[in-house]
Amino acid sequence: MALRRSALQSGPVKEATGPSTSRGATRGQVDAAVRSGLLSGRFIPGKAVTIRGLAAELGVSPMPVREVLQRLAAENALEVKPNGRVQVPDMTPARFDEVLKARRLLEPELAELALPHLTSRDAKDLRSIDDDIDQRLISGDAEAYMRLNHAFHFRIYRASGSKVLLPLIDSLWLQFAPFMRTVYGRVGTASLEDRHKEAIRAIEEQDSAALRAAIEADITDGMGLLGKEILSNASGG
Amino acid sequence: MALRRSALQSGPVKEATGPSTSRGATRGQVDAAVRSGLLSGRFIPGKAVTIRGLAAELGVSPMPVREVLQRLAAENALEVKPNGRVQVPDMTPARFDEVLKARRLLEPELAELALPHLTSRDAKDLRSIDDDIDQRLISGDAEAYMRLNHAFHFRIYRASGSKVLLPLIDSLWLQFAPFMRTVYGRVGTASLEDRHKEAIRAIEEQDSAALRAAIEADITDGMGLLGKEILSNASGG
DNA sequence: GAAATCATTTTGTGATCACAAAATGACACG
DNA sequence: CGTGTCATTTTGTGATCACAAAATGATTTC
Repeated sequence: MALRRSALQSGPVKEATGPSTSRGATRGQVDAAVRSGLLSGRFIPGKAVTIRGLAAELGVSPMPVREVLQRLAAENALEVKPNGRVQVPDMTPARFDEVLKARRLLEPELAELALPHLTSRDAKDLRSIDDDIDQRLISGDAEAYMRLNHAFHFRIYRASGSKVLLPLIDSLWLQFAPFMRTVYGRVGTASLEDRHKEAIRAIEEQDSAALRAAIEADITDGMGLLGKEILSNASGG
Repeated sequence: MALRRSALQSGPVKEATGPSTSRGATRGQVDAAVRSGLLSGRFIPGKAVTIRGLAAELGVSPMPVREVLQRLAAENALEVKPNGRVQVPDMTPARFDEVLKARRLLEPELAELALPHLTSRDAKDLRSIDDDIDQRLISGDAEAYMRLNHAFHFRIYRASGSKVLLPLIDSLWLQFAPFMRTVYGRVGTASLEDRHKEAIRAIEEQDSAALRAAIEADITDGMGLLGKEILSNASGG
């Protein structure tokens, strides 16, 4: 049979554009592939992730996969069950509340830290990303929407140059993204509303309070949709 | 000479009291050893951590060590340099500010979440730990102090049953603990003041606002001492 | 027909190996 | 005496192997 290309890899694993020959190149490839898969919703909560399976899918040995899975488990993006099995964690109401709380505490703060580093050039790029998002919402491409929404937020956060808060927020996104995807798969993306335009305006005007408010509202609104679903899911079986 | 026992292992690695025969027992041992070493300050910032070195020290093969180092690197407790070398991260003023900010945002929140689960029995245990801390402060045993101070805080936080905020705070402690140790080694522990007694009283009275205030003041005061040192360190070489 | 039992396969884990890159230290040269 | 060069050693990385635990599925038994 012809070797079917996995959904995880969009191109040849070797000879990528990134650091191809540097130390730990293979591990970096695997890490990027799994991270991207989680953030865009290609991993479903509850889905088992096997070392050999992923290794075969990516065309590498089990070794780098083992290290990457440990890495993502440490970030609570994956769950190591007592028998050693690794799976995408299921979302629970308690877990959801905590993620929402943590996001609302950390993300407005980091956005404010990033604001002085954000230029009109960044605002322009963000507007471009946001336009793209609007298109995807209409066409209902949930996977592309999630990827772009992540890009939008982290374009802001990354400008802060943060080495502490940013990884924490990274962990949070990895935790709720898979659940996010299942919800969009059920209710669609048409009803989604965000505060991206308010955020862009706040950046253009260097209005710290307005940026905080926009980010917080964006989180509350976006997670609100998810929250309704998890409750109906928990009660309705 | 007789085989000198490493500072990392207080007893035989195998046949420990914990889950000795379960899946990933060796990895758990290594993980606990390194974590404990970081939290009690037995790892100095800038110190290189080699896979083979740690493996030999703990009497295991390099394999579980590799996975543990990746795990801790994912939590920003260790730093993987571009050449693959792993070391305890150095503290910088910017990094310090972020850790302080994150702690002040997250820890009072988690303490408040934990409060309803904290009983008078917990208050009793906390008071016992705090008495122990006072003893160590006088005797100047920085390593024991750090271990007990961690135990005090996380006895509170763990009661929350948190699966999201707790790991985030865990990561933060792993990040500043090694630096904390170097400061105590320089200025001693006698000048340390905490708000543990206020926290215990707040728990006994189930006073949410008072607990938040105690935790926040404890962080501010404790980190304040560290902050002064990092500044003098940055300017004075 | 449902449940228990047993053989088979899958999977995670720890160990070892081979290789390349990097660090280290000795040595020659200016 | 300082500096650049080269051989040696150390170290991280990826691959493979052997083993035990767990999951899977067929088969037997009541």
